[in-house]
Amino acid sequence: MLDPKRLRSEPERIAEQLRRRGYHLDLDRLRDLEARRREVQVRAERLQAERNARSKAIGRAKAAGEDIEPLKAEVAALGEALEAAEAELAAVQAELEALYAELPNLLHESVPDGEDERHNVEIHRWGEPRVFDFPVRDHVELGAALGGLDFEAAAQISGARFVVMRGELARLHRALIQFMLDLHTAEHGYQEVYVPYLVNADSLFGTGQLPKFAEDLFAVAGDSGLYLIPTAEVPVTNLVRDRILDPDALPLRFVAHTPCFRAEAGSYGKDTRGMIRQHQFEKVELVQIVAPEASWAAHEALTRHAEVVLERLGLPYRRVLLCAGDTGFASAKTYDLEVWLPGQNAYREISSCSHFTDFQARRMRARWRNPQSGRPEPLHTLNGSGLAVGRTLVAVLENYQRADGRIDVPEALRPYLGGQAVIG
RNA sequence: GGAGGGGUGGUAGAGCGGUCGAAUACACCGGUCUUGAAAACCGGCAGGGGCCCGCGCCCCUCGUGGGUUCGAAUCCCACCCCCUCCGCCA
Repeated sequence: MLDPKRLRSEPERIAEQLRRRGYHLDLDRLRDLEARRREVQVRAERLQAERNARSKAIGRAKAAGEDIEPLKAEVAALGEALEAAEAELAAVQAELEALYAELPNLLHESVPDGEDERHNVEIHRWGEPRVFDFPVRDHVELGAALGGLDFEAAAQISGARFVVMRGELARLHRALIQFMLDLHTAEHGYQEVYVPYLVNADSLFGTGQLPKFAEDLFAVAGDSGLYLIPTAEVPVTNLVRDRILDPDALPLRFVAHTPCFRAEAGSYGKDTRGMIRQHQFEKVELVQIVAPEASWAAHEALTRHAEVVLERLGLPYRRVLLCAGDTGFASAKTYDLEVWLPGQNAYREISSCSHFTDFQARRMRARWRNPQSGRPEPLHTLNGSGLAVGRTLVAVLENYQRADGRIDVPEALRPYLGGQAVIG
């Protein structure tokens, strides 16, 4: 949610900034709604004030023992006009709120122009893609040969875009999770949290998935009103919904491992092979809740925290700054980390680290008491994958494969596999 | 699932048809005192919104939504959530 006051005071500037993302803000409609809102609100509030004043007068008259019947008749006459004005106000406000709810966040000035991923800007690379002296296999072949990745079994149980993992690969997958959680809690100052995987619509509105992106979500059958989480961002960030935090409670740094569920509507035919794009996958998520003045530094720090995972695992990657058109709805600025996948001969996204400024905080009413002003003001929220576990497994398999089809275990993971150095 | 109790400001907790947006305490902010701090004392202090250049005025909010009433934190109905006990259960 953008600041409604700014939307009112400088709509042209905001429209211009939204245009960078290819979003067209209908200024005429906004101005028209705003004008109506103002007129109706002033009228409704005047009638309410009138009603309140007269009701109080009745109270006084009654206490003084006067006849209150004529006064009552007067107020009754107000009733109809008041009711109509209130209904009109509610309608205009609902329309305005619906408009506001669909506006994406403003982009940070450092975000480059551009329509789509072709215009993203590489910031830096780490590591050298390995040169193989044997034919490289992708994770699907490697997994099949090892007997650890079974897409057919998953299809029978559930359908496309699921996987069954077995034996050493299932264990490797779990080891990755443990490794990431330990790293972020022990070295990066995050508190581990365990959160619900089913959330209500208010939470999804708070982080920006609803109302606009309902088709990406799995809703639970029945009348619970619950949805499967598409990312831990939703339950974890909503920990501060409707709260006013003390400055000395900040920053909050949370790390959570959860499964993520995505309908992947609109991605038909994309990444259909292997476990790059699944309906269900595991992710270790980093979330920070910070004071606004600390937030840009926090974004850089959080992105580093995710990069460290790749570096400890010895996986070559690059950091990419998303351009205007590729930056997500709620984000002001996003870095993607792309890991090198020999099986695809390409860098593929494995982490997305976003700064939401006050956009989510406004939707969630997540505030802190700013000691400067003494008033509650919106916080800043950030998050990033640290990392997507399924894709990390893919990266380990493909980057550490041997000519015999077995997999070397990265040094950092060995303690989590009882010292084992090779899989297969 | 059954029975009972309860949801009020940053927190705890009074209020149970009109001058209550709300006692009191704690927390917090400012001041006095002090070399400084603590203590003590004095004062301030809910959130959201609107109008106005401003002083300021007004509206809404006591879990949510309806209803009764001239008037609702207070009465009625529904729903949600929390607690206690019983049953069932990983």
